[in-house]
Amino acid sequence: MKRPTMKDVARAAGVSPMTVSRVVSGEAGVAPGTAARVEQAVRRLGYQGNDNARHLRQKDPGTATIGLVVDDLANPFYAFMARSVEDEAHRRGYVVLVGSTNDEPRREREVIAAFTARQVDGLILVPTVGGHGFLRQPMRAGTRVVCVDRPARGLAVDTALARHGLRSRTQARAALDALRELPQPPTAAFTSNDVITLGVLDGAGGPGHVAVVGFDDLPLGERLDPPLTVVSQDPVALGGTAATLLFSRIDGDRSAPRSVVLLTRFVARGAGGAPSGTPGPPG
Amino acid sequence: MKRPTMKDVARAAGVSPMTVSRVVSGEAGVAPGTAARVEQAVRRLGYQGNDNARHLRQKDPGTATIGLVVDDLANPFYAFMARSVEDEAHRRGYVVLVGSTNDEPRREREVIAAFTARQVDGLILVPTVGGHGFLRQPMRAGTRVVCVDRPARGLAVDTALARHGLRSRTQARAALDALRELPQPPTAAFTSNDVITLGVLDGAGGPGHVAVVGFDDLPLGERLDPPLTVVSQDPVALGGTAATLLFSRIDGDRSAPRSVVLLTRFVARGAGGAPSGTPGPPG
DNA sequence: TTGAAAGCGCTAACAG
DNA sequence: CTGTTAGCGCTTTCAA
Repeated sequence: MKRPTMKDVARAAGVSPMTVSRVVSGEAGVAPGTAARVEQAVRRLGYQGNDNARHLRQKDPGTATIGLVVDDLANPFYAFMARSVEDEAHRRGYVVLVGSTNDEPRREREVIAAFTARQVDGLILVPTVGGHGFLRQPMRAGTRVVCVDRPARGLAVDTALARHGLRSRTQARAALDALRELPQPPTAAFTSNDVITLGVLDGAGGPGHVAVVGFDDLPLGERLDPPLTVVSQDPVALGGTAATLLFSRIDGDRSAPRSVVLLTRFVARGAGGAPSGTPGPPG
Repeated sequence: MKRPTMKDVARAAGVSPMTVSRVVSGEAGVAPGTAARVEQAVRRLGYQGNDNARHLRQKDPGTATIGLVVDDLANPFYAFMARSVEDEAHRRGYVVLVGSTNDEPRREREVIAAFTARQVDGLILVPTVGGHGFLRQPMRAGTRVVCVDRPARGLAVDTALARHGLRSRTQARAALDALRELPQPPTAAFTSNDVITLGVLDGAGGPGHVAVVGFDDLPLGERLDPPLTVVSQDPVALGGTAATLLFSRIDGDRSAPRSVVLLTRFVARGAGGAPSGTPGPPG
């Protein structure tokens, strides 16, 4: 049983495909009687239009599809961001393709290539560490792109104590354990996302207790014992802002590239922190 | 600057579009010299094929796109599930459209309609409470569907104390507060997902302390004070299983509808619970 | 080894 | 008001 096409509906209603097209796209200028017959045939056959074919032909460009490419969809930070992007997209009648890069430039390229091959109108991208020259071509061809800076950017004051590229709670704990073996072990840890924070919390206790400051905002942060001090980002605002920027581009905004900085809150919950709710620039 | 098409590449390489098609799809039987000229033109113009057009014509059916429809992408449970589905899809060269229903039948229908209009090959769906007759047509037309039961299903032994349809932490807390005003207030609460668990935890303390058992598995559950007893589902296994089932259908499996039940773990962390790690059927 | 013709499902542009 | 023709970007089929 194949999907019925416009031609099938046309035959069933005794009209031309063009008339069916007019009826299903709600164009004026079809005789009420004809329209009724078409609509009945549509219902009887369960016809649904093929948007891919439609967008292929339609002069008005665009596929009403955007792509969202993040490090890891399972990370609550990006999950909230994704939900926020999706809400804005849904409001405008767009659908969202999602992909995780795992912070691997190769997977990032694969995902983006698959998206642009499907003619997405725009891309919201949390870039990996790799280069992004491959974006130039789709952008020249009309794909709008909004990059979302990683939570940790602007922040890095590299020292011998910094560790990057940890991918899991287990790895984070191992890294902390190693740091604590050093002759001058750290007395505090600053972590840049929730997953890493969890791993560090696992290993922070015991003799020579390590204080922890996290960067995202664990929904449970306040319930931890002791409470966790965090620099809080708002993924919902981030996603909403990115989507709004992207859609303004898709809608025709051709102004110069813009850089938008969202404020961050320092939420001191443990001892010795700054007053709660102090706003400040990220980093 | 428009997206270059096969015709543009053909002109640039001095061949017919058909030859370009053969080269880019890696068909044998093109003279090495010709292929080289085509490949150079492809690079020079930054040509990338249009998968929508390709899938429209190609005899081999399918768009290598699946849809994932959940209650709320921001819910960690579904976020993990989504990541798991996406991983399996990526492994097979598929991309994933995502949508949240908010448990609203109307939004569910809109999202699914948008997905099927784009000719998704399959759908993984966490159904809302509404009816699903509208699925019959796309299914007859070849769209494969895998439904994932809501975490709470099979469970409901409705009593005057049960509350359903809570959408947020705040609502959950309000509901608990109201329950505690009853002449016979509950002494324990069972919650069906992490967001609701949080809200209930907010209001569980104070005089007449309410014990809490959650259904999902908060990543931080073990660090709470006191530790939270949970019935733990594994969203990664759930997503992986759903994806595997879906792809077996897409790959041609036409056996009778199947129902797969995943085991659940009861993780007793507070006082008075069962031993940790006891396996049992969900519900 | 290459190309021409036809057509996927749909709509723009023009008839009538 | 309705239909015809052409063609979006691509691939199938067949011929050269």
